Amino acid sequence: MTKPFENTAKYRAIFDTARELFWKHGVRRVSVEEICRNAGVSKMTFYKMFPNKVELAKHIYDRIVDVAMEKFRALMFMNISVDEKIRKMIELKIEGTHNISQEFIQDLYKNPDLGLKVHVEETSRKTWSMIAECFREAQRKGVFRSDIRPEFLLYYTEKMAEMITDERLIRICGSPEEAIKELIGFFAYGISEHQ
Amino acid sequence: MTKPFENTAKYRAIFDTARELFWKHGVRRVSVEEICRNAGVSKMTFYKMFPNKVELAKHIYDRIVDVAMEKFRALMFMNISVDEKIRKMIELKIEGTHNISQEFIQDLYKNPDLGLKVHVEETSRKTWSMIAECFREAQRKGVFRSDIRPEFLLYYTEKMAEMITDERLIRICGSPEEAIKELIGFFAYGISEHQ
DNA sequence: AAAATATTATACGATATATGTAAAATATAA
DNA sequence: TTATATTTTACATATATCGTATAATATTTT
Repeated sequence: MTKPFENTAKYRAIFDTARELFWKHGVRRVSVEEICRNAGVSKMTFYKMFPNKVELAKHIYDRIVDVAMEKFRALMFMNISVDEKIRKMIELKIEGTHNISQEFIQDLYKNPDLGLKVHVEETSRKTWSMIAECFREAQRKGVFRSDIRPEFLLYYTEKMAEMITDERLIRICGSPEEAIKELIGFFAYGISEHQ
Repeated sequence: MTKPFENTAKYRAIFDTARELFWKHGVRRVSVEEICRNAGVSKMTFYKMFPNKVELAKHIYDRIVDVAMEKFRALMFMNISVDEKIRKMIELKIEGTHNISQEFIQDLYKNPDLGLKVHVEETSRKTWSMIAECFREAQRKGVFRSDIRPEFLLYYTEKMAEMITDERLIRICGSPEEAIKELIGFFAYGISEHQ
């Protein structure tokens, strides 16, 4: 699966340049030639390494997901308190939403013909079940209360990440820090195996 | 000069949508049809109101400059202390740099064929001399020391705005607030008519 | 309601830009 | 030098964008 050129400077140049441009403007607005120009690479080497723009976008997307997944998995096996684990989980969720730009997502849904949509949906399904499995593992270990559906937990962490950036909640709690503390406390005491 | 449709909702919709899109992606990446779609206006009404995309961009640019200029002019005639005046001047300068996006500027210089470059340069020249005139006025009134060239003042305020956002200076001064105070104090005592 | 006006949808030819490939020229490494 | 990798240039093809014309549809005015 690993191509011989995956560790070359040019490969990384294309990858990084494209990620930056896709991030800012989405896939549609960015041309292959533009990527090459900014990466200091000829169009031919681009096509030697990637079949086309969309495949590159998929590749970049997958890498972002991979890194996020690895972080999540590591977190779940970390030996820290439930409170701490939840805090980091939410942080990760927020970081994740910042890592995939609005422009990127918009291209996904407004331009489904790019073929990115199917790919992202597929990945999401896999990711989703992988996270759920991590939750189940934590339940088996007695870290999380066992009579909660992992899917619900997943949904809930997402909502938490949303809430934390909500101006209204911050006003209610006085400051973002207080809001986080409040939410985590609430979440932890509702979820953790109470002794 | 004022067109009959300049106060209509559709006009404003086009204007606002285009400004937002140009702001994010520059002029080149945004198409007329995209502007229309997002503004909820047909292409024909667009072309009824604006001859083409570039003219719209010029128009938007001019408006931004106009507003900034008006704010500056008002500031110069405000009855506040020299310190306060300088602080607000710098704030205005910073706000101004935030008001014209990097993407917009890049299109200006990387795509000179759009014809925007000449226009911006022309406007800059006018703006520049207008600000210089304001400085001269302040000198006549005895608010600013009279043996300083207005062009130098202009250059200096720009440098100040730069310095304030410089991480290095902030570290030196301890905090952004301290940095601002330090700079303004320095600027004021070097420039104000000492009694 | 009818007439006048404004707005939209659609279609269109004309350009402009983007894509992916081929072949020749140049640089780099063995 | 020979072999390999990379770039340059050019190209055919496809797609996107532009600006306009026209007919259909809303909206206002009379």
